Amino acid sequence: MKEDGLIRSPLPRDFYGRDTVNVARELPGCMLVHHTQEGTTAGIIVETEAYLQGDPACHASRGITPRNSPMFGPPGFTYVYFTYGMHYCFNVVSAAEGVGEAVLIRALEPVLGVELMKIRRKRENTHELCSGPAKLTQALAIGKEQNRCDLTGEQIYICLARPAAPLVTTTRIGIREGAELPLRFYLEGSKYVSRK
DNA sequence: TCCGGGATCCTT
DNA sequence: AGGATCCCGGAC
Repeated sequence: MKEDGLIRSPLPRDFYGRDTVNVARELPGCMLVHHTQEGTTAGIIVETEAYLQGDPACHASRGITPRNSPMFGPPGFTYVYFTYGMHYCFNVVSAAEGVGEAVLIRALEPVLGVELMKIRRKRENTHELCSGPAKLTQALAIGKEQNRCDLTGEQIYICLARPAAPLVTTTRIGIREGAELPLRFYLEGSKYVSRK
């Protein structure tokens, strides 16, 4: 099966241990996969945002704390945080160890386990399953247990899926300071982004 | 548009 | 110890 072949090879740690903007620009088109007891859910990443050291919107901008410490760890690990009292957001740690940077995954195009996503999201419309950072964590059942996970492992990982495609670059969503920086990227023409 | 919801972190 | 803030989503 074509899709089985695609979900077998996690991106190597070297992919993540590079310039964060490059990582954020190359993740769209890749597939995020999460295996759970309930089943496998996966989707093509269609939207990302880069969070950089020295960037006031970055959780790590004021130094290391218990919450943001995964961002300072080795690249290729997850950083999942809880916000607004009810939502989880999923980030991948990028750049060299000791550099507090990450890429927020903001939207996916559902590919595998779509029926399971519908149950978890309590929504039938495919476009409402993963079109936002907290929607996709709900659809893939990503929570605090998925914080600090190694993305080169077997449970949760990202793999190549589609060839590079045109990207649109915009400012990031929902932030105040650093709002003018062009650090949001999405696949041109995708119907699954959080907003245009 | 508006507000729930709770952890986090800075300020006192 | 208190309160402002938070990379949101869903119901209005």
